[in-house]
Amino acid sequence: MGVTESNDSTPPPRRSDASRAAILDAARERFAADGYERATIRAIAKDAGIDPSMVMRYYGNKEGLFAAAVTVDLELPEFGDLPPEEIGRAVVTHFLRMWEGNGVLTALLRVGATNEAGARRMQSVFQGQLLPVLRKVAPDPAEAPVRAGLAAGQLLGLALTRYVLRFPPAVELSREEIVAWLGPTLQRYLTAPQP
Amino acid sequence: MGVTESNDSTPPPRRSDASRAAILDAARERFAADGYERATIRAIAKDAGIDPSMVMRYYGNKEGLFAAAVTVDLELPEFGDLPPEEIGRAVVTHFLRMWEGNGVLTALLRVGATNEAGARRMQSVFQGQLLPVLRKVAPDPAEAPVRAGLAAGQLLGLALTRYVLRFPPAVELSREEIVAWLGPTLQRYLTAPQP
DNA sequence: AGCGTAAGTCAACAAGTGTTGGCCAACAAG
DNA sequence: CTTGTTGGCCAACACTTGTTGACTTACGCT
Repeated sequence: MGVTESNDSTPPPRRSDASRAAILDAARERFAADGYERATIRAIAKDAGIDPSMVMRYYGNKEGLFAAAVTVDLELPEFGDLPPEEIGRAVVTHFLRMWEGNGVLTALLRVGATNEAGARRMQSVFQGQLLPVLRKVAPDPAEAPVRAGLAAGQLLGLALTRYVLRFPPAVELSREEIVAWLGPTLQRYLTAPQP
Repeated sequence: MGVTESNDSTPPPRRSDASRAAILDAARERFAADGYERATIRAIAKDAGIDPSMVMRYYGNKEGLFAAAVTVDLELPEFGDLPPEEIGRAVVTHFLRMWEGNGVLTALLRVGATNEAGARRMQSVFQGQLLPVLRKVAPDPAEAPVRAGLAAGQLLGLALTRYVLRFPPAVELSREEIVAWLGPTLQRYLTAPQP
């Protein structure tokens, strides 16, 4: 065994990789624009220029497609490297860039609001990525969950009003203004003594 | 004309008012729990113990039902009556009580995240109720939209993490703790000088 | 009483959904 | 070339959705 292929970390390339990627791209867009229920497999397949049955074959069912298409990596750096008083602004800046990078986060937010599996996945991102990083900047690690929860609330609220609900004032703010307004808030949630 | 009924502000009572109210209650619950698409007319009618066709006759179509069921009144008081430095905490306290009063706000938030009409309705609540009240407490009325947008973002973010996504830290916070944490944030967004 | 209108029931339609299986062409390996 | 495997398309199934219309029952009036 192991004759035809060395055991790389990446799976062997398949002839259908292009189609698979096209499907995932289309799925991300549709989930971000329509949410889980209204993003139909037929529409996604049509966007990708591929038959709906292929989506089923590649990803099993709609939930499998969602799981494959919406994988989130917040790419959180180690905030411990920079001056403690700049953590708040750095977090906001990082999240803004992440959110505007592609539609994954908007898709996850839209789906999480109405779909149980989507909500669970948001929770796992929160617990698996945000919380561990913020644990290191919190004064007392025991308070980290509360602080991370407050930070997530503020950041998700901004994303909701700006990218999903599109409230005009939230849309029209520049990234710099957002950092200036939310930076101190995050700074306090993450580092200030409990009120 | 005007023989059988005096021209009160309330419409004449109908024999079907009980059924209509039961439908609206069931609709609110379903919209809050499932969002717009997954809240089916059949399920709502079943909850209300009424035939689905009656829902159509009373409210025209699903959008009409949603419009009739989800009417939001934030019941915002005049915050100008109290000491200026307590506005932040007062706003947070009021919103917490509103949100836990009934499921209307959760329904609106869930629907607004995936439904265009729902998002528009949230915007109209923002512009028609929140903004006018906050205009009076903002240092400069011209800044009111931005300040109200920031406040809405923080408040909706809390509601999202606490009532929709149910992040454990956000759920476990007591109302007093939330007021203590978010009060200063709202205070700053509403009254502090632009950063 | 009788009559008109409202309330309610039942069955069905048309459209759209996720999902499945059969069939054919293109490719890779022997 | 022959064979097995993969990628792809087509048609269909079983089900659910919003919505409609015909029919029956109950009520309020004169």
